[in-house]
Amino acid sequence: MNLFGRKSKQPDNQNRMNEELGKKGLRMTPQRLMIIAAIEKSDNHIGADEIYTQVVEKYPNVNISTVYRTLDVLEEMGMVTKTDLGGGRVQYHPAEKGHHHHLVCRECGKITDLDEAALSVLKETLLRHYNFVADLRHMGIWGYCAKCNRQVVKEA
Amino acid sequence: MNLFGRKSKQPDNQNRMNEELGKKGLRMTPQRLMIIAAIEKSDNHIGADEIYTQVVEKYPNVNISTVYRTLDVLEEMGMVTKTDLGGGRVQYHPAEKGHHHHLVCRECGKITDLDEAALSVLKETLLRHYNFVADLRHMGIWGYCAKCNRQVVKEA
DNA sequence: TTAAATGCAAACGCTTTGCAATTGA
DNA sequence: TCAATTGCAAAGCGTTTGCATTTAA
Repeated sequence: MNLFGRKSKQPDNQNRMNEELGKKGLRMTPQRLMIIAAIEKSDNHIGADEIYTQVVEKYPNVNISTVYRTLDVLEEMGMVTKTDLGGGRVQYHPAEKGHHHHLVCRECGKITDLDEAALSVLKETLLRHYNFVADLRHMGIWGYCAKCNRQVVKEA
Repeated sequence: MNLFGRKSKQPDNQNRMNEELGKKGLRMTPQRLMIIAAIEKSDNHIGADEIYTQVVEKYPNVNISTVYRTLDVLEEMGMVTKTDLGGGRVQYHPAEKGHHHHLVCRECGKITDLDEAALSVLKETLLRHYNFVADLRHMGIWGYCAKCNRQVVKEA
């Protein structure tokens, strides 16, 4: 899997990326390659800090600010999606993996993906009743996962 | 309306509050009174900064840290509810007003309350399909409100 | 009297920014 | 070549904390 929705390996991936960058007069750099690789490797979501940690291992002098700047570029180019789950948790996703939501466990922190379709009913309701166009690409639902909800007092 | 779900005015309000505080060996202070007043005055939600701004007007030397500390106490006592909407927006609510959700407009920032019942179907689905106990007391849904969604390109 | 609460200043964690040096096209 | 990109250090933001002082009970 790669950021452009193809199944090809490295070289093509890079070419495609160069293309996209070129369109905007932007450049490919080793840092960007590694950041993109980290996002692709992540299964659906990853935070800036995790990306940084991964990249630093192989490229010890990257700076966290480069990670943030690259993330901004990728988002602007539509290659990654950003989700603010609240509680200081911001996650990035390969765009080609489609939109999805997150069930975040308060207990163990685990994030489970939830297909977009699961919320289509809600989206319709909000539009009809409130005239509110919900952007359900960016949503986190907090609670307790299957593993943790046995040990926790449940209300609400 | 007051934090304890009664319709009485100031004096009783204070008495009741003293009681609650007393139970835990805590004290009533002018700062706490004003902070509580600000939350009650807010119609359903208010941020720490807004509380601070309001209180400073009448009590110029309060400190923002006192606001946060009081908010913690109130939350612990079950008098206010805290919701992290993401994007650095944390809102506090008088607890007696019941649980509700928030439709947050990306364009104008407006927050619309949404009744808890509106999401009960979703909650059921998540429990059945994912064994996930969703805490829908704390949720923000981002998108575009009725006023703004006319001027904005809509996808998803 | 005395523990709780406050103001202040400093630190926090995450993110952003200014700038001079570096580097890809 | 030369603008885009980087690393670095500093700042920004909302929030938290340590501590000496004040204050409610």
